[in-house]
Amino acid sequence: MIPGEGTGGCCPQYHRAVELIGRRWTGAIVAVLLAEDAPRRFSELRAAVPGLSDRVLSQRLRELEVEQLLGREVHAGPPVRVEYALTPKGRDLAPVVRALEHWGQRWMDCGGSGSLAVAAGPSADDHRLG
Amino acid sequence: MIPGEGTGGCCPQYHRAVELIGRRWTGAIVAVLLAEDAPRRFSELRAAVPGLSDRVLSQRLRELEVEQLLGREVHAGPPVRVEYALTPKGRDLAPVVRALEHWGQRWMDCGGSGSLAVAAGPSADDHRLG
DNA sequence: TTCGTCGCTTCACTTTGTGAAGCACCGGTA
DNA sequence: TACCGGTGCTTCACAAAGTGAAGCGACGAA
Repeated sequence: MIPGEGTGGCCPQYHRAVELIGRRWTGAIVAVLLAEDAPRRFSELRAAVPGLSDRVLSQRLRELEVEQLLGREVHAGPPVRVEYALTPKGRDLAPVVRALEHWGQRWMDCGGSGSLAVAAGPSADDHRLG
Repeated sequence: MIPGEGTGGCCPQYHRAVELIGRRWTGAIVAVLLAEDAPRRFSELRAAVPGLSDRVLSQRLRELEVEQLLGREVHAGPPVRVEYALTPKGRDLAPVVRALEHWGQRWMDCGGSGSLAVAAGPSADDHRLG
């Protein structure tokens, strides 16, 4: 199905965007490519995003290439290398990634336990309806 | 598995954040709740997000409640009503959602075709590696 | 009685993601 | 010669997540 195919409360562009970069691992891949804003090879990306499988990495790279968030460049040495780099469209996701990083650092429990549901807010004590 | 359980290129908080709000439909639900910043009922959310099924809506609401992004309030009338509203933690996602909305409006093809891969950039013509 | 609304839950089915292995190519080592 | 490791993927069988449709108990309206 195609989500966002109706006008219901949120604009379809936002919906398309969140369904695109919200796909599993896509946010992590984009963040790694944004980190230094340098081209990355397949194995570098795989190494930089721990739980990511080869299959999904190649799938995501193809999706992002189709959506023109990144470009693929093949360097024919004798050891052929493939590099992926963000396009301007992809690079323009930097504010989104930074905002989400900021939110994560502010609200996600980071130091000790790896578990969830830990109140870690800065002005905590009113985590209720308001 | 738990993604982000290694330090590999991106901070685990960001990873947790993107995997949380990047879950399917979650971004749309949060955006609707942010839209007016008013409590919403189950059926309102369902109506506001077209393709979303009841099952996933209730699942997402529970996840977001567990993560303390929203609170659930039961109003016992004779017609019992359940309202969901963002907590401060959830409301603090507003910059993220706004940034992504902005990106979507800038880069996502919106007017005519519903298809993808349409160059629609503002300073378009250099969608390549740079 | 029958109908509809409320907030869900349950069902069978499809799509998506998983770890592990494999593949064609290359250069180095033994 | 055979083997080894690294490159960028692809393929496989299986598990998890998402799908549309139906159902559920409580209630009010016709």
